[in-house]
Amino acid sequence: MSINPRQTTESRQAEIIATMVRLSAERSPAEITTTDIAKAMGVTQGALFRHFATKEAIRLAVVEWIDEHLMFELLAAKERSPDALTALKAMFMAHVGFAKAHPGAPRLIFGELQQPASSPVKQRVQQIMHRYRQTLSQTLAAAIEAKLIRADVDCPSAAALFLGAIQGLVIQSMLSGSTEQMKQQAVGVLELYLAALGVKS
Amino acid sequence: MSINPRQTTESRQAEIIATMVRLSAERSPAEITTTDIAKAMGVTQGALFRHFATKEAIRLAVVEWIDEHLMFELLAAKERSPDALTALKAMFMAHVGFAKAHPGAPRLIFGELQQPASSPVKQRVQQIMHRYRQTLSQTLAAAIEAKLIRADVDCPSAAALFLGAIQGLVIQSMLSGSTEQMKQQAVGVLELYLAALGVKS
DNA sequence: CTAGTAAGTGATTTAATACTTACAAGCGCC
DNA sequence: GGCGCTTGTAAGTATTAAATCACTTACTAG
Repeated sequence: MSINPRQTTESRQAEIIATMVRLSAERSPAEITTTDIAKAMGVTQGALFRHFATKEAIRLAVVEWIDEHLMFELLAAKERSPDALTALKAMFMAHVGFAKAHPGAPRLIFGELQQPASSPVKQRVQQIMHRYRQTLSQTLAAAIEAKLIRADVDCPSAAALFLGAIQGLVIQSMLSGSTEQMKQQAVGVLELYLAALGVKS
Repeated sequence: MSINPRQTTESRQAEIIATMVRLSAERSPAEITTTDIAKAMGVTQGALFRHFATKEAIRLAVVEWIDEHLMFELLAAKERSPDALTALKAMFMAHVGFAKAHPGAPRLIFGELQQPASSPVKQRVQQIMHRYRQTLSQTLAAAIEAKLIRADVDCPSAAALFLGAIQGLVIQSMLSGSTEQMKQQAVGVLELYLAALGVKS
């Protein structure tokens, strides 16, 4: 049974993170135990602690993985767009696409939301959201500047509604248990959101 | 120590529900134990099981309490409104007001979202959300009929965005750990939402 | 070839948790 | 006033979790 050869800590850490995200797609992240992760990886439970000191360290690494990969998609969407309004649309769909590709990711984030403010993992989530809002506000301001959206749009509110629209879609998919309808619902919601910005369809 | 006299099961059930909601305002509902609830009530842990057979029964009762009280507020808001558009605004603010008055409620709902679809508690949440969406769609349709909003608004999408807008505000308040700013943010977001419906401000 | 190190095992520890049970005591009802 | 049902307590059980530890195995540099 050389199914499971020895690996470097680095690759095992990546594997643990990927397993956690994968398992979170179906179960509640809070209920995923170190034994569950280890079993899914084909190693013993104790082996995990060769690569992460505590379970909280795993959760932190997972959140950082999500941050990194989601932001990569968002920036890519933004940079391939010719103008700020196109960028907003592209970021919206990129975020929805990310949630569809990694259904465990939003569940993990929602789980961390519940934690007390003092938790380092939650602080990381706060930071991520804050940066995200800032990026959105800047892009919205640029769109106003370029006269692509209404001049009197309140950027912080518009950023809040942008995030809320996506979170609403994600919550809906968590309720239905499937991400199938999410993308087409996203199109309808995005259209409405753009109408709020004064964009004619 | 007659601080804690004997009570009827009915009043104890209500007390347990209220305690669960109250404790959920600060901690993660999933981490609130029967011992925590009992301590907060000034009874022993075993006493809880005189009034609820299992902890899941408590969670179900809590979700039903939220349903009942939130829907009461929403219907009241709707009925005191002269027309469908005013009703939408009033429902929005009533929902935000409910979340502010009972910060534990959304946390509990988000917690149940994570559960597998087979869970009876989650099925109840699904049902609540479905009814809510339907009510919104009907009100939106009535607003179209009365020419109070754009005729080409897609009602399901508009209902989804309505919920998302509120959920976004709630998530933001969970991140910041305070519901203080929520109401004023709600005004800004509601204004944008109305713009999406084609309402002039 | 061999010594050192990193990765893995599997048994164990410690601490919680939901739920149970044996018993006690209040309350209504005749 | 006594009887029976309900509510409460205190102690107990079974289970599960993360983390630890002693020991083993594989890889690599000298």
